[in-house]
Parts: sequence; C-alpha cells; structure tokens
Amino acid sequence: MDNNYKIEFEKFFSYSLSVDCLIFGYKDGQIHLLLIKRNIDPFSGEWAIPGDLVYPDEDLPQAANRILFDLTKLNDLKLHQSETFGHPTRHPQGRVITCAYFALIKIDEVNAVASSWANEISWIPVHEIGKLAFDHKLILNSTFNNLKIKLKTEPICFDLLPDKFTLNEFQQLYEYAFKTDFNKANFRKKIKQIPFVAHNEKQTKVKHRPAKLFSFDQSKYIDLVRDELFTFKM
Amino acid sequence: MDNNYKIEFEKFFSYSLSVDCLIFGYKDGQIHLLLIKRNIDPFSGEWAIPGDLVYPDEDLPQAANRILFDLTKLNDLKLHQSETFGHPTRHPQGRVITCAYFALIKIDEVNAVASSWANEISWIPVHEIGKLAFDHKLILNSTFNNLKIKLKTEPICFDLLPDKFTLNEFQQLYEYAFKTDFNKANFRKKIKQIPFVAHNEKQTKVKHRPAKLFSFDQSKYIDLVRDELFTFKM
DNA sequence: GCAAAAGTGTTTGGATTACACCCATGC
DNA sequence: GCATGGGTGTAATCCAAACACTTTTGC
Repeated sequence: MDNNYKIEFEKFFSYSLSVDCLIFGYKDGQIHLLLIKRNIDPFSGEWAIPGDLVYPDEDLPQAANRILFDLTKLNDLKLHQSETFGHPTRHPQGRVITCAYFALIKIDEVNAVASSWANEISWIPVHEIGKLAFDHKLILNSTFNNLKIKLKTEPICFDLLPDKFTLNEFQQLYEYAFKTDFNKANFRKKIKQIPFVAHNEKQTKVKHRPAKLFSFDQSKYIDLVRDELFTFKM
Repeated sequence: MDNNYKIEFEKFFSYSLSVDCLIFGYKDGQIHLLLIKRNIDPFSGEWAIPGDLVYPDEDLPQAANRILFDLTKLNDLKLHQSETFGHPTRHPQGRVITCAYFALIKIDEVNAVASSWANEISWIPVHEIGKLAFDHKLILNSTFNNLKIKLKTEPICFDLLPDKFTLNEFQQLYEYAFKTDFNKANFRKKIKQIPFVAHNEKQTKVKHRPAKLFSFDQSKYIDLVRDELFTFKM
C-alpha cells in the first residue's frame, strides 16, 4: 500500500468495514481454527484470522461466505455472527470496523487452500493459539465464547464432527471445548434423548474394541423440535 | 493515482456506520423499550429505536452511551452488544451498517427526555410493539432474544428492578420475559441461593399483606463467583 | 492372557414439581 | 369477615454424579 493511497483514504472516508471469518474444525480430539499468515504490512509475517473488506451491495454474511469459499471451496454453510469490533485504533492504518462470523466445518471433508491473499494457512488447536495480528486474539476469545454458548443449546457440534462418529469423539469435543472431563456412563445417559442414527459399521484400525459409529438424525431432530418433544441441551 | 482508482475507492467505502441503542426498563410487571418518534424522513412519524452515526475516533460502546445519555442523562451504564445489521438495502438512502447495543435501566430512577433528534419518546411494553421504522423490528427481536439469554445466566435482572424489590416483582419480570407462569413456592426455592439483602421495610399502599423488600447483594455475589461457590442460573 | 478402550447397571443425594395450607393487611 | 396476595412445608419424582462392572478387540 503506497502512501498516496492512504492519504486519499483518510481524506474521503473516516472508516471502512470488514468481516473476519473464524473457521473451526475438529480433529485429533481438538477444535482447530484456520489461520493465515499475513504477507503484507501491517503485521506481515504474523498469524491472523482471515477477513476482508465488505464489498458494496454485499451483505455481511455474504462477505463472510466469500472468505470461507476462497479458503475452503465450501459454499452456503451456516454462518454465526459473533461480536463486532470498532475501536478507533484497532487498525494502525485507519478506522476499520470488523464484524466477526464463525463457521463450523467437517475438517476431513475439506482441503483448505492458499489464496491470493493468504499464501500460508494452518489449522491450529484453539487452546494453543498465541499472539495474533491486530486485536484478533480478542476476536478469537469472544468468538470461541460464543461458540461454547451455542454448543450448549444447539446441535452445532455435528457440523464439526464427521458424518459418522463414535460417541467418544462426540464426548471429547465437549471435553476439549469446556476443558473438563466427563464421566463416560453419565455422558451417554445425558445424550440418550438426542436422535441418532446407529450404524452397523464400526471403527477400524484401532488396537482395542472398536466403537460403534453414529450419525446425527437431522430430520428426526427437526420433527422433535417442531413438536416440542425435545430441546438440545448440554 | 489516476482518477478511475479514486472513483472505485469512493464507491467501495461509501458506507456509514451507526449504533442503535435499545433501552429496556421494567414497570407494571412489563419490560418496556424506549422508542422515539421520527420527525425526519425516511419513516417520518413512525416509531424507531434510538440510534446515531458513530463519530470519528469514537468507540462503538461510546457512541451507544452517548445516545443513552442524550435520552436519559445516565452515564457509564453497562452496555451489551447485540447483533450487527448490514444488509445493503436496509436503509433506503444508502448503505448504513448498524451495530445494536442494549442497556438496562431502573425506570423509576430516570426521566427520559426528548432531545434534539427525538422530540417524542415513549416507553412501550416489549410484547406490544408493532411496526417500527427500517428493520428495527428485526433488531428488536434479535436483541430481546439476546436479553433473554443473558437473563438466564447473568444477574442482569437487577439492573431492571428497582433497588428494593419484592420477590414477586422479581418473579414477574421473568414471567413477562419468558411468557410463562412460575409456581411461587418453587420459584422461591430456586432463588434461595442468590445473595440478597433482606430489608426490614415492607411494601406500602397495597390492599393486602405487604411483601418484604429485598436488594441484590452485589458484593457478596462477586465474592461467591470469585470463589466458585455460586453461578447465577435461571 | 493382557492392555486398552467400549459399553452398561446401580446407588445416592440433591434439585424440581405439584399441591396444600397458613398469614397479614385493607376494607 | 372476607378478599387478596404474601409466604412456607411436604411428598413424589426426576436427574446428575460416583462408581463398579462386563465386553470386545489387537497383540
């Protein structure tokens, strides 16, 4: 960005608007976040949450979906709005207000790729993320909190889990998110009401008794909720 | 820098940013929202949520606090961020992104006043609010939902209740918010753990047995939470 | 057989619910 | 006295936590 550019910027407009897109995935018992390594100043070389300015005539979720698509080639995923950050000095080069969205993806079904604006990307376990560019650590903390709140009341964990999962993978997702251990027997009693499809398939390549595979029964869930026979609660 | 570039640029950054401030109060067993009657187009003559453009060098909560102060002369209240709305056509005169905040006030301690930009204001029970200007009905619905979620997990009900309240006023606040009736004896058992100051005073001017007055014991609450002896849950 | 994790049953104590009853005040 | 809401006790039930136990696989 050359200097003229910045002068024009400040002369005509006092602020601009961006969205940041926090893409969460689950593997190896850990919730990961997709980060990009910045290759332009400011914060060149540092890890950041993917984001971009909102285009004219583009709705905010649409902008977030564009970023998501650029990185994952995934389309039309459910986006969850998180917090909006607008502190006057949060961006060193001008006033940029950013609205954070998060998306949950089945990590084994995508191959996140570098894009024009992100030549190095990486999945990093949420609890191991250190310093980030801008105020992105704040954005992550706030957004992960929002994710945790939704994990308690909506069946969005199944957006993170693979289509077929074991009950232990399911349990470990919550154990990682809330940093607590649950008793296996009690956990299974609690989730008994959740509508699952029990497959005949089992885990393979494990050196112990293989676990049964389950799927979330989306259509049965919708029916149950419609008839007020069940509310998801963890 | 050539001229084309500049035109592109202006187009790109021709948004403006506002905050809307939803001010809730509680009286007569109902949660009320402070609305203003617009006296300029668009939507002149219609009811709307108070809001204003964000000033340069002003943080978002600061802008919301400014609106709150203009209308109520209250300062430094806790503001809760709600949803951000940015649909390209949500404002008929241009692209305006708005970030919604809500504040909870003790309605009997303020005297909401008209201001330069709001010559008619009114407290309206939340469940009786009809059509509003712009997409303000959407904003209200989303924000009242956020309020309800926080009412379940944080002791913010005491920001709405008067300093000294009866247990029935307390109960009725939740009954109004969630549109359900609670059993009195069971409700009182549930709230037994909440730290209250029990006053010797009683209700006056009621034509039945006067109820005892209580206050929320803020400092005890903070101690209990710090020591993880209590979490607010309704 | 052994290690490792899958998977299930029992007991207990605390919380939730339904319901019944008594109490204090104004008129 | 009676109407009105304030205020409390009991018993049945449900739910969550703690814990122990059996099962199935690989090696």
